[in-house]
Amino acid sequence: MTQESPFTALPTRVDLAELDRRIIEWWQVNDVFARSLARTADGPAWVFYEGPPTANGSPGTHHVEARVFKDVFPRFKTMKGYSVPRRAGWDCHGLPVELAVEKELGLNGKPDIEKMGVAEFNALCRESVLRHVGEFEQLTERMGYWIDLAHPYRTMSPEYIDSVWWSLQRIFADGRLSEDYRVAPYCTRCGTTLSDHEVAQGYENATDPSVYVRFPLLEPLAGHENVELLIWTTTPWTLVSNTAVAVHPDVTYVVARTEQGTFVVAEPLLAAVLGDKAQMLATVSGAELAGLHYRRPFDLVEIPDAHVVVLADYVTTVDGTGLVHQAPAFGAEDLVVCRANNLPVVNPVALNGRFLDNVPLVGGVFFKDADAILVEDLRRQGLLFRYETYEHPYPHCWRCHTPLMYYAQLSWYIRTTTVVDALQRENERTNWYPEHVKHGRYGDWLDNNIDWALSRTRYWGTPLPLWRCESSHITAIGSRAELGLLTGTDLSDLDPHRPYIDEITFACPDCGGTATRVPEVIDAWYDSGAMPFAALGYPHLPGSEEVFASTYPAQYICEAIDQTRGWFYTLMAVGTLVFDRSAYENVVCLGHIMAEDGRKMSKHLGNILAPIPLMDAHGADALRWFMACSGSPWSQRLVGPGPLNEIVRKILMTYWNTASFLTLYASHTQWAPETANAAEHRPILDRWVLAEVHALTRAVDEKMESYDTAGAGRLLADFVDDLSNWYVRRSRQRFWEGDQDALSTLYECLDILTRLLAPFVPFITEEVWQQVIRPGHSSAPESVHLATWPHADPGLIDAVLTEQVRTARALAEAGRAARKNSNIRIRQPLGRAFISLPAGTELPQTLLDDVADELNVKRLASLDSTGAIVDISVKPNFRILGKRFGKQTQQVANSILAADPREMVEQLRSVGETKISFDGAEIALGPDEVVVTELPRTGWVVESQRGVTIALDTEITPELAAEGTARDVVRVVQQARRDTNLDVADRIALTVAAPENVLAAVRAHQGFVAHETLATSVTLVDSLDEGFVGTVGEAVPITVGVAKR
RNA sequence: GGGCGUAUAGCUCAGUCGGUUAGAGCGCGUCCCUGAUAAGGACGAGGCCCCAGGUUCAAGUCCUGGUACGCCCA
Repeated sequence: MTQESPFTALPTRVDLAELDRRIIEWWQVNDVFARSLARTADGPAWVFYEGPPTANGSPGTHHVEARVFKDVFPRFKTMKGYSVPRRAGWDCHGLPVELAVEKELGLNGKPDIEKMGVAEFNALCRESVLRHVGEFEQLTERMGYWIDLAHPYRTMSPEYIDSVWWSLQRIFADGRLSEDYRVAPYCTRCGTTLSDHEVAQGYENATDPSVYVRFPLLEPLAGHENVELLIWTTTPWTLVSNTAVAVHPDVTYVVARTEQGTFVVAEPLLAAVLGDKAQMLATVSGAELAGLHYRRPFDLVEIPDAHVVVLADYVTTVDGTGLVHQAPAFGAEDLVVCRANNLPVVNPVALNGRFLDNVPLVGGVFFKDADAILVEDLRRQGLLFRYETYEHPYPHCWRCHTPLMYYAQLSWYIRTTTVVDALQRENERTNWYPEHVKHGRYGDWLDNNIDWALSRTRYWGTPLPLWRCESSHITAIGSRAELGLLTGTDLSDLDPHRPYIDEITFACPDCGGTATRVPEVIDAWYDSGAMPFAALGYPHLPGSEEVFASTYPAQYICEAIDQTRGWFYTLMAVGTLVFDRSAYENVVCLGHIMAEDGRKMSKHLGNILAPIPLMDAHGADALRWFMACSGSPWSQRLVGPGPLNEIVRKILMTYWNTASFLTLYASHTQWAPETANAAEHRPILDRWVLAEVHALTRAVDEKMESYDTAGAGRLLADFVDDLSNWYVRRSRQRFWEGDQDALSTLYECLDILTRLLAPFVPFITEEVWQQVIRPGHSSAPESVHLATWPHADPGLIDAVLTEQVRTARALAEAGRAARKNSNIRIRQPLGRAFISLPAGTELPQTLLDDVADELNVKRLASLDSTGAIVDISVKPNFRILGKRFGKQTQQVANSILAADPREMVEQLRSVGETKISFDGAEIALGPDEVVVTELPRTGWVVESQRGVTIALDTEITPELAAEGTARDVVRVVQQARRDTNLDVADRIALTVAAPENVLAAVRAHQGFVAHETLATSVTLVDSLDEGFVGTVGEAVPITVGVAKR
């Protein structure tokens, strides 16, 4: 045992964070990631796109989630032989970056930025992005996310911008990029529109008027004169620019008379608006109202060809009157409706939120302040039907708390509505995980697609590559080179950002007039949607066309659910607009990670979990396992130290200690994997665990191919438990004896298990690979991540054996329960036990021996052979009977319960079927159609579960008692050995001091005691001054001395 | 207001094709076992499988409607 072994015993304890750091360095030194890519470079391509994170702040624990999934599947596919290039990317542009810089500098909106200068501001934005990229890189490395960080794409690079321009030029050429009004929440003080995100954090309660206004019709309706439309609004100031009234085409409207007049309201709202006493004169559909003209309440601004009833599907009858006043400059839906009806967009409010000075009555008045003046005027005119106030949340500017105004400004749009059919077609051929997103959240979004408002009146973004001359000719530019041709200068060194790009002018190709760039930049989401080709500099950079052809579309992308309207959409939309094909085939859509208290992580709540400290506390593997395998990745999950500790203890440490166990014994014996018997000639337990590990391989592969990491994780965790707590535990003795088959079997299981676990937990598996697998096979790849994915050997999978061991373990479990009930400790041997198995099940003797050993029982025998009086019960097996008897199942079941069980069982056992009378006839039942249970009546300690029954004979003879005592003594000595920190192979001189009856028991089993404790001598004495104290039997104190030899 | 999702033990979650005694882990209590283990095992307490209808011989599971929570949108 002292000869050279290639194995060194692994420590049983391990500092996982320290292990992580060591492995990260080893990977770097040995260039393992690049070599893993090189290994499969010639394999079939499996393309993954990294969705670029916006580097506008420090990464949080939720960033780890998607990055785990972006790592696990590429690693899995790489092991399977696919070529999976992975390139990092950074989303550099956009409002979030600008806001972060504004905040750092204490700036307050656009005027401040203009004051400091766009050049300097954008330089700071660039600097901020690069700074935060560094933090993402640290996280990426720390968590073991393998992606090429050295050659990332950046959406702010000139080559990237060239590509984006090229694609926009194409979209423009297709007539799908044009300018139109857009209504957006706008802060009149800061002079800027706000993004949805900003609006969401700025809701404050406001008290607004709620007014019902009469709009007299200029023509009769359904034969009635002087009919008035009733509309409801909470923004009276928008009535100045009233352009139309919208009704729903399918809603029924009533013409009803009250003391106040004759009105039109939606039928469902009649009572709420006009009360119970209104007299119904007529009903008309919304469609019939269309085209009627009315007199508007304020004649303050010119609005030609308007003031007509139009149709709109968005009108509801939930509140108001079912007739909605339209002011297209101040409502997104109003704008859509009015444009569809070719109505003008008239805006009497200036950018500072005040009515234009030339407007009568409210000229120069702030829009909110105009409400009171206008309501008073309505009252004066007799048009105010009802006036109330109500409190509701209203969006305010998060910076300055000014109420926001929904406000129409000219904006550039991509006409995505013209390609909706193509988008839906592409969605149909996309595999979504989970599936419901496809026709749920995402499909719904496509069904309600609206044009993409592309432009932003901001600074730090890809400039919109459109130049407009004095005659309003638009020229779309596809690259800096092309721009250079028009200007006649070399622009290859131009930073294509504002403000430099704004200085470039050229002669309009149409008319020769001076063309200057439109001022806007584009939505940063377009940048990321252009990533599949822009990252390559396609089509400008040499070689980009070839690479693009082989990497488009991607097989796999993955982000969290919030990207349905973000990257998932922009990627598909840009791809479809430019190439008529979506950019991805399979998309995994993750739920959100929440703090342990179930709330969103936020600085405000103080429940932020920083990812790197979390990994330093539990190891990166634990966090990775949590993200990939805990709960359902599609639903939101709570992360915290609790679940991570559990993963470490139950999965990682159990796995680790199984590996440690192998090295412990492999290093103590002369063993090499090739010295074992072929698998089919090994003992049954070996064949069982090999069958399990190959079945596992097959099942895990299936789960992974369907993107089910949680399912794969459950299978892997179950196997880790089976391997450690059944195979190893039942095989201890053989390992101690250096059994070649046992060592080989465990080695083979660990080899496969390590490779199956590698994509999930790359650190600990690497360590096990280095310390356990490589020493056993000189030809093993240098890293587990250079190894191949295992494939299942169907010849080793054995469903019968799997079932037999399951039954044996059920017996052991029942036996332990019986032990517990009898209050007899397991160290106390018992003479015999009787068992009963489900019909048709037989166990090989070796498995029965295992059960006997596990339960410390001398002999197992069949329950039938006892001659004891056994109670037999027969129950219907509904699953089988239901299929056969359908509606009569219940009656057949009653007949079975009414029949004599003993007779049925005898028939089943002798002729394989039993007959019962049913409905006047006899029907035959097979063994699988009933469930038989037998229980001894008295005199035994019995336990019955999971279809098996075990009965213990609890008589303890003096011989059995002595043996039990001897085992207790062994137990005390083992504890003493451990307390003395003896090696498992150290020999000892043993001294035992105990009462005479205990000494007698030791004497009777001296060989056993010596063997078990590696004692080369055993001395029995009355008392001992120094030694380890323990108890045997019924709390009898003894003292033992162990001296190392 | 709309869309989507979720709802099972104190907590975190499984639950296959619908099958009649609904499981695991954690936590708590009492024990047991241990010559790898940060482990393992037994027992106990703890369940209106959110509610109401429906389909079915049979519903935690399928359908409809509601409630609560979450996300997205308005």
